[in-house]
Amino acid sequence: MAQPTVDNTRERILDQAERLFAAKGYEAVSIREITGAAESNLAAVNYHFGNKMNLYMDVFRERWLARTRRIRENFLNQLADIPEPTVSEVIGAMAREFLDGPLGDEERFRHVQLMQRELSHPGKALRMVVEEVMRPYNQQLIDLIRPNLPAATDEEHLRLCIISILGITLYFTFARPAVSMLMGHEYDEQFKTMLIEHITSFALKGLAALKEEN
Amino acid sequence: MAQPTVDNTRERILDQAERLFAAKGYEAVSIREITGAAESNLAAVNYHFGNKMNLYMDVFRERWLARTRRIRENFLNQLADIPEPTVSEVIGAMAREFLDGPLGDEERFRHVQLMQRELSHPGKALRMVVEEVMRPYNQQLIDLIRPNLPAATDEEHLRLCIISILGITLYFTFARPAVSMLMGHEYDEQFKTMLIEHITSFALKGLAALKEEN
DNA sequence: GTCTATAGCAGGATAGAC
DNA sequence: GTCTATCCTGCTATAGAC
Repeated sequence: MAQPTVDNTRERILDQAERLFAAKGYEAVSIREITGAAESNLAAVNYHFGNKMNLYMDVFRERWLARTRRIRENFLNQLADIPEPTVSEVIGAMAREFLDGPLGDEERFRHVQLMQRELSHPGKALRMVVEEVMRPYNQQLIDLIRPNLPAATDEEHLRLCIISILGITLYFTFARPAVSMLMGHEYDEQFKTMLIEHITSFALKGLAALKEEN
Repeated sequence: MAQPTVDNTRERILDQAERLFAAKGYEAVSIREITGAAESNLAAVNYHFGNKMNLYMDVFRERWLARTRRIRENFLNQLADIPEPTVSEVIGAMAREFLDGPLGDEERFRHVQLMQRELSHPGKALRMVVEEVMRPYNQQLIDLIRPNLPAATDEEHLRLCIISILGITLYFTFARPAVSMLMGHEYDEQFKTMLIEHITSFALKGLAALKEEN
């Protein structure tokens, strides 16, 4: 049987590259390790991607970016049934997305770690992460929340709040090993549910500070 | 003049190593780059530290750990004059410590980046960071804040709040490049003051959620 | 498109003179 | 304690057979 064989090697390499880059960082991973894990030939990376940095960027362009779209769609689907979502519902949906969403646990962790590396240690993909993903996502959250806030709410403070809420959520994701040690919990279903509730109520109150300023 | 010459080379290497590890990460920095910046000989690292990983750990043990002590002392000094500090004063002092404290701007950034790398990508220093620094610091914040909360406040929720508050503060520090892009501000004095106020009021309200649960 | 083979170089580590 | 010189491993990248 002739397989419909679309460039399977390329895909396998992208998969393993993403996994390893997320886990160890760009410099700590060798092409040999990637092609080994992908069960392909050492030379395949250069054939398909030209060089290592290009592979890294293609991981962002073809995998990471596509996944943010899936996450965003799912987030919007959660809210689609609700005509006028409350702030609590919006924040809750967002937190669930990052801590217990439709992605597998490993995939979600990988996704945030990859992003995290660019945020804290700017590389070639930072501009893409910020301009194509974070800015529009933040704006979307603002648009969803705004109707529930006083019309005079200061735009700049609101943006700081959104960044803070995302910051907490990301923090509970990528600092998972440290949080686990501090709290004495694995990230099982029970603990994740607790985290989502915590983030939602904490952030809801934090946003309330905006109301009192005006 | 005979200098009192304590092992100057060793200190210079530690300095440069810390700077470079924080900026680029362990794997991305070579011994050659470190000794070059420290204007010492290539072999000096192996002579003084044995190997590269040992140098990395000594950076944590001798520099990073010592700095956390300084930060903690300064934090306590800020509160020393106040007999019964309010939650707002405690959080404010903490946020100021990380965003605009007594350390130089570069040193503070370096400090948090180094920590951040271990939190998100566990290495050999994670246990030390968590057990010797984060856990006691968190506990100290709890002890300071507790008197202002209802006696029945759930310990676990309180700890989640503290982690969240520190998480936001760290996030605004290490994700500085991304935050700058999103907000369109450099981290000048004005912006830092704004951030400190934001964190304080946001966290204060978040903590208030605890009061209502009981 | 996949493989082997290898060029060419940078890295960590060490031996041994001073 | 500092330096030079060097070993050896492991890396990226590429050439060229299949």
